Amino acid sequence: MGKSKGRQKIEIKRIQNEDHRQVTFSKRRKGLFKKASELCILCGAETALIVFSPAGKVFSFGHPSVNSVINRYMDRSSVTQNNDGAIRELSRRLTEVNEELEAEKRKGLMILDEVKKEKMPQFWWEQPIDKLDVNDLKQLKMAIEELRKNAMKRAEELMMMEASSSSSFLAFNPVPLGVIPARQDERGSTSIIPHGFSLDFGFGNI
Amino acid sequence: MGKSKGRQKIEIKRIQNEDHRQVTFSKRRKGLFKKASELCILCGAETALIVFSPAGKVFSFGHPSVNSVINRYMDRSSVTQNNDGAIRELSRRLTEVNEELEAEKRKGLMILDEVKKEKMPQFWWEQPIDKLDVNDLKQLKMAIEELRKNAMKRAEELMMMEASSSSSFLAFNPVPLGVIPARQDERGSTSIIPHGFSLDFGFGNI
DNA sequence: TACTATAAATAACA
DNA sequence: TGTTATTTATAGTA
Repeated sequence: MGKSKGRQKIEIKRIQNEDHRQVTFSKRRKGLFKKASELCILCGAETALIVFSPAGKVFSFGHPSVNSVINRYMDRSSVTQNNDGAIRELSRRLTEVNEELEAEKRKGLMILDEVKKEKMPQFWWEQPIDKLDVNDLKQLKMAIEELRKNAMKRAEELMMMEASSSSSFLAFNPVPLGVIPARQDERGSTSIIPHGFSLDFGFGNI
Repeated sequence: MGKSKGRQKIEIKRIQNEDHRQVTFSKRRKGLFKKASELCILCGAETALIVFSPAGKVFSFGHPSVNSVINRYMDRSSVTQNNDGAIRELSRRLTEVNEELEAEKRKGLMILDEVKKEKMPQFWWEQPIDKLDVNDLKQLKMAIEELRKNAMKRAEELMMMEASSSSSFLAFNPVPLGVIPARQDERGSTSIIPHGFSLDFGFGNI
């Protein structure tokens, strides 16, 4: 039987060899926990010892318990009692707040739809006029002037599309939806809509 | 000089003599912390060690820190460990969820404001017309016809108010905002607005 | 793992 | 506290 060199002095630095390190960890961990335990028994100390191995495994020792020592260590913590009632209360409130949160999230998602669908009619111009005052009517007047220009412009765009695209939806009908033959324009139209069509908005000629 | 008996084997049980116990505590505590430290350096372990002396003095060691190791320990054990950890975890989550809830509420309010402000310009008729198609334009035509009637009606209401109320805002000015003298109506107005005023919307006479 | 030779820790004492 | 005689822990090896 070969002789052991026995225990040798080692430098306290990280052990590079992984197997060696793992073995040393096991041995020393065992000794550490034993000494922690002995200190508690011999001297009546309260001790908590938590060790994570390099591999992530956890080992712990506590007297009287790991948690009681930790709580005592963080002694300004208000939650030092082992109180089942407190746990129940916290759980209840957590459930409540969670439900509230879910409701709030749903509400948030629905706000957009609500505002769109409930507050906005199908078309934006379908709005009540009852609430307008004289100021509003004045602005409405100017707005409708602008509106007429824009509608004209838009109609021209649509006509241009019809004129340039054979696959346009307008190509199937020379008098499509909403477009009716222009009346005789007394003042001379500035429209560039081709084919002699124009939009009649019922406010006189354009 | 008298001879020491040297180290003697001792039984692991509470040391009764108080001085003796105090000395042993100091010596063993020092050894324990040294070994804990060495374990960390040699093997890369993460360790937390907390010791309360019988007198209530606290000593602690942690690598990388006491708190980091405790947190790591709590996170993995909060579900299965006893009350203290559970309470701590529940409190933490309750705080989290509460913060999330507050954020969600704020977000909901912001969405509401945004939608209101973005969807509703100062006046509802100030809307883009670019997105309209031929169908929309047809409906817009009809809507504007309706609009004209309503605007007329509204204007008449306002005129009636002026005629019957001396405290009306219109009473201070015979040609108030937005109300301008009617042009000569070639076709004969159907308006019942008194005083010969009418609203001119720029679409020919009404 | 188990075994030793040896380093480290420490009980008793000063 | 410091010293010393021992016990205990453990590094290296099988």
